[in-house]
Formats: sequence, C-alpha cells, structure tokens
Amino acid sequence: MSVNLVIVESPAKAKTIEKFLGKDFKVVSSFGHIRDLSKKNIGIDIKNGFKPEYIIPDDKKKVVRKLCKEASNASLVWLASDEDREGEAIAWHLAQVLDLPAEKTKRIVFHEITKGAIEKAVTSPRGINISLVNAQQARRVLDRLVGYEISPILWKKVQPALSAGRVQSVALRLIVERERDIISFKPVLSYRLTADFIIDSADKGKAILKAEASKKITREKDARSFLELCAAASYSIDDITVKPGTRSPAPPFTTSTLQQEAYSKLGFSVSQTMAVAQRLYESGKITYMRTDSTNLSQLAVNTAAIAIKEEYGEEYSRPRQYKTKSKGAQEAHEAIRPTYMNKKIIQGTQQEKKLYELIWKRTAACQMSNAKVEKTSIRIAMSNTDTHFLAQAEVVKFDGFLKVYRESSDNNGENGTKTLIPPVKKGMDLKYESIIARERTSLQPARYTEASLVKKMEELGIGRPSTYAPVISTIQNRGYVAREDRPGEPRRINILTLTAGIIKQTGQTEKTGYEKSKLFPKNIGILVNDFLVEHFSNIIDYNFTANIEVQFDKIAEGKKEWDSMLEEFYDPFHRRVSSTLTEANRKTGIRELGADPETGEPVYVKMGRFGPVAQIGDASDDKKPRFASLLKGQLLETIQFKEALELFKLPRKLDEYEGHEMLVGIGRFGPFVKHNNKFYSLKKGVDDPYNITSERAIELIQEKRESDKKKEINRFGDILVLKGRYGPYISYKKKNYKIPKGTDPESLSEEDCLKIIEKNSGSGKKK
DNA sequence: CAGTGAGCGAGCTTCCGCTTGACTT
Repeated sequence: MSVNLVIVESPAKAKTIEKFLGKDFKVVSSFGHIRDLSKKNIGIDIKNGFKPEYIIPDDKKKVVRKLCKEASNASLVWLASDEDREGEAIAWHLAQVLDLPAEKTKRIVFHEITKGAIEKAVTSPRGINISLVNAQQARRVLDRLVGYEISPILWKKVQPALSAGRVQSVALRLIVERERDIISFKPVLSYRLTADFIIDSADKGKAILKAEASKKITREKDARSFLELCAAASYSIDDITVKPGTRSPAPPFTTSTLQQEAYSKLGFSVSQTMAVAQRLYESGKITYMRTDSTNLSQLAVNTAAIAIKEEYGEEYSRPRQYKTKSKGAQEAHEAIRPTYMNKKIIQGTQQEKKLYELIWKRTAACQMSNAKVEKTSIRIAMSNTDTHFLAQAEVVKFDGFLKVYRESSDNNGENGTKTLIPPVKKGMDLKYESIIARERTSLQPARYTEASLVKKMEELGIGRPSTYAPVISTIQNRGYVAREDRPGEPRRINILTLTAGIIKQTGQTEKTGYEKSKLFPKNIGILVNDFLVEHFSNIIDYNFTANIEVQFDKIAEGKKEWDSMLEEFYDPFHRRVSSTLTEANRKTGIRELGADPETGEPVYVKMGRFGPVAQIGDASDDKKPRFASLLKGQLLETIQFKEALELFKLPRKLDEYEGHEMLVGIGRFGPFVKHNNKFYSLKKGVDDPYNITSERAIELIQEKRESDKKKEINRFGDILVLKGRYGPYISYKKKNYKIPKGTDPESLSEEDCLKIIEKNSGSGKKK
C-alpha cells in the first residue's frame, strides 16, 4: 500500500518519467481526457447553470478501470497532467472519477521531461486550480453550444450532415475569402527593366554585372522609348555602398512551424508530419510534438552547445533561449527538439530520418551564431536621364547558423539576387551587353496550402497544436474544400531586347495560375460560409476566439464566474439560433444566367440534392425542367452562361456499334464512352467529349478490350482471374478477391476460385 | 462508378481538445 501513483497524459511520457523517479513510483497514463460531454441531447443542462453532463466514452472505459484499480492500491496519487487549461481539467476529472480524497492527492506540473525538472516538481506539489478547470469547462461548453446548435440549422437550411464550429468555420472562411480575392483580382501589367553590363578588367577578364532600372513602366510604348534612350546613353558607376548586416536563426520548432517547414522542405502533408513525428516521439527520439512553446530546457541548450562545438567549432556556438510569442500559447511543453542532440542521424524509415534531420538542424541552428553578411549596392548612372540602374548583391562573410539550416520563405516568386559582383570602382565607365524590357503581371493572392492555413490559424489564435491537422481533415471530409492541383494556362509575354543599339521584339509563353496541392473551396463550402457570415457573423469573426479567450482568462484568474460568462454569450446567441431557424431562407446559391436561346426559358445554376446543377426552365404541373451537373471545379458563383449551356450537350449519342448505341458523357472519373453497359475512358488531352467521332469511340473500345485481354489469366463464366497492379486477383460480380500467397494463379480451377470468394465474402463486413 | 434533381417525412448527421491504438484493404 505504500506505492506512489503518478498519472500523466501520454504513455510515452509515463515510460520516461518512471525511469527518473525510481521504484517507489509507478507511472501510468490517462491517454488524454477521460471524460467528455454526453452526446445525447446537447450534453449540457442549459437551464441549470449550464451544468455539464459528463460521461466516460466507451474507448476510455478500459483506461479508467485500470486507473481506478491502480489508485486504490496507491497510498498517494500524483496528478501530473500538463500545466494548461486542458491539463488542469484532466487532473480534476481524474480526481472526480477516481474519487480521490484530498489528503491522498497531489497535483504536480513540469514543462520539460528532465530528471531535475521532475524531481523538483515532486518537492512542490499544489492543489487543483478550480478556476483554471472552470475556464476549461467554459471553453468546452461554449464549443459544444456553438457546434451543436448551428450544425442542425445547416441541415435544415443547406444540406444534411454538414457542420459548423468555432474553429472549422473560421478556417473555411479564410479559404473562401481568399478565393474571392483571387476571383476579383485584376492583374496589373508592367515591364521589368534589366541590364547586363560588361566589366572588362585586365587581370580577371570579362565579367557581367546584372542590374535593374529604377523606373516603373506599364506600357509597351514607354518601354520602347526607354530602350531607345538606353541605346543613346553612356553609363558609369556613380555610387557604391557596402553595408554589413546580420541574420539570426529562426526559433526552434513548434507544431505549427514544424508542419510548415516539413511541408515546404519535405512535401509532407500536415497529418503526415504529425504521424511521423508521433513515431519519433514514441521511440524516444524527439520531445513532444504537439506544443506551442519555443522553450528549450537548460539541458538541451547545454548539450546542443557541446554538439555544435564538436561538429562545427567554437565560433559557431551561441546558446539562446526563445520566448514564445504566438497568441494564446499555453506553454505546457518544450519546443520540438531531438531528445539527444549528439545524435545527428537515426535509424528508421526514410520519412522518419528526413523529419528527424529537419528537427535536428532547426534545433542546432537556433543555438548557433548569427550569420554575417555584406550587402553591396552599385548605382549605375545614365548620361541622358535621371533614371539609373541598381546592382545588388549579398555576400555571406560568416555563415554561422546558415551552415545547417535556412528557413524557407513564403514568397516563392522572388528569387534572391545571387549574382556575384565583379570587381568595380566608383567612376568606372560601363558598356551594356543587353538591356531587356520584360512584361510581367502582378501576382494574384496565393491560395492556402494546408501548412500556410495552419500558420494563419495560429496567428489568429484559433485551434491548438493538437487540432490543426484534424480541423484541416474535417473541412475536407465535409466537402467544403479540396486539396487540388491546377495545370495553369499559357500566357504570352512581350519582351523587348536592346543589343548593339537595336531593339528587337520577341515573345515567350509563360504558365500562369499553376497550382500544386492548394486548398480550393467547393460549392457547398462557399454556401455554408455565406450562410454563416449572413446569420452568425459574430461567431465566425476572426476575433471571436481572441475575445472569448480574454473571458476564459478572467475565469482562470477567478475574476469571473464561468456560468455567468456562458449566460452572457448564450442568451443573444440562442435568440439568433431561433430566429434563423424560423426566418432564414433555404440556401441554394441560385443564380439566373440568362435565357436559353432555343426555348427562351430561364437558365439557372444552383445547389441540388446531389450537388451543383444547371437547370433550364421551371417546374410546373405539365413540364419538367432539364438538369445537368456542373463539372468538377466549376463554381456556382463564377460559371458563365455559355459554360452552363455547354453542359446540356452531354450525354451525346453516337452511331450504333455491334448493335448497341454509343453514348458520350462526363462522369466522376472524367469523360467516357458508354457502350453495351460498359464504360471506356476518353484519353486525357487527346479526346474531347463534345467533338469525338464514332470512329474514334470504336477505336477506344477496341483498345480497352485489347488491354483487358492482356490482363486476363483465366475465365470461368462470371469469374475472372486477372493480372492487376498489385499482382493477380479474382474478380467476380464487381468485387475483387485476393489470391492466397504461394498459389499459382494459372492453376486455379473454378472450384478453387469459388472457395476463395466464399471464404472472403463471409467475413466482409460493410461499413 | 458513369444517375438523380420530388416526397408522406423514419432516423441519422454535428463541436473542440486531450491522447493512442483497434480494426481491415
């Protein structure tokens, strides 16, 4: 009975701590929260001071049973959940559920998992801070009220199974508003004026000095007259300035910055990063990966200094501590760093190695010296005008942290001036080799990537490290947004080149609007957002979370009662919920685009039951309107009249072939020919469903039959033995079955196949 | 998987933050 029981949130943490504390202590984990609001009704007794109805979720019952048993065997229980709002609540729920008497219970906290920190924590226990717990309850209840009162309105007024919430709805709003910025964006044309000057020095030979003119030009006419001026001018260097500067490293990783850098440097999605980091954490290679803190333990700072001096030399080491500056940070953990800085490389999968290396480098860099740079700018005057050219270069004099880590920049458009500056002197005369006026367009606002959305959410203080990845999944799962690529469109760029006094005009095609893995809003997402902006503008205000956080802080400080805070919020909120339910119209996003040239009937687009549709004519007793689904990527908001009419040209009938009609259409997987109930895909970039001929369709059918024949190993009536991408398999009545390992697919008889099918369909539970 | 576009209105959907497995394909 003389055992000390320590309860922490994470099992990996429990394992480490147990080692530090010795055999008088048993350390177990609660696996996060052990109780939550009931899902029945709303889980809150609103009329009774917002009393929460807590239940233990099914997947937590086993843990709780175990904790109960351990607690009853212990003489002292140490609640060591994190030192933030959620952690305090976990401790409180544990005390409640495990029925721990006050004299048997101690609350301890530590911010880093080091022997010293834990030993110190044990010497200074405290009680549970009920004000902090109440702040968490207020947070939890408010989120439930918002989510569970608004979502059902969407089911009635927009579509079933949709959702709204304090965090997800703001994330969605960011994406929708950015798309609108792009839609209304008008590119501004201008000319970029660059020159290559020749430097001829006796000892080093010919070199090129690249420079850009100070002038802003928007019209081709002006670009041409400027080049004419250039042709007549003489050039000389009239000023050289050299400025020293320093660059300092970025702070160590938090969840959000890790997600951003893993995305841009390694191409990991946000959820992928978290999954890989989780494995590194569980195998003891890195510290906890869900954190908003940039704090490093003293131990980490010291070991980093040793590792850096050993690897790069004394002059590269510069120990630093960082202060967290993000909004609403709760600082329960350290920054994300390697557990052991002396391990630069680890064993593991490719992904684990890459992510670990990234974390190691970032951590090392933040404990390294500043880089010293020298910025040189050279001004080149023209003899016949005030306009001048400027050549700029930056030379790294001492690399410092840049030796291991360079943070990726957001604006991937501008490529920094990497030009080396040849030896030049003030007053030197120059000759140009070429001067180019190149047309360019201003860049449209950038669509969010998963990673840049996380960055924005963190700036606004919405979401927490543990929820960034899930929220991004939610808005995709609801069909509000999709991660997509866009091929971009070619655009003709005008170029004027001056060489040897002669101006030549040429052109070049550039790709504009190319997008890779960006978040695009979908029609239903836009409708939901607009509905929420219209009826719940205060909830999806970008400052809503920041404002209520101030209230939560007051509760945490004991300066405000949590039920009265909720009442102040709920009364006007619920009135708005009721009035929206009775008054708001159904939201379909309907737009009338024009009149059908054939019948004169109105043409609409709107959100239908199965997605966005175009419609010709109105429904009446004797007439049905015609419908056609919008194509993937077409928005109700931007689709043009002509594009809508195009949709009605499909499906299109072709000639008969082998006694069956051929039909061309566009389905979920793109354009197809349907023949005798079988589907044949059109070739991407080759065939066009609006113009494809019967001859070409027959060709496609025959090609597909040929390639299917090659896949076929054997056939018994309905049962097919086929060669697939992942090896041989059996196909029967549109279902596929794995062939057991070590079986020769050629030798399978009909009976064998039936056995396999029977065996595998018996256990096939469908979700 | 390649359509549908309506309804008598059953019964369901949904939030945010803590934390990891338990299941198959």
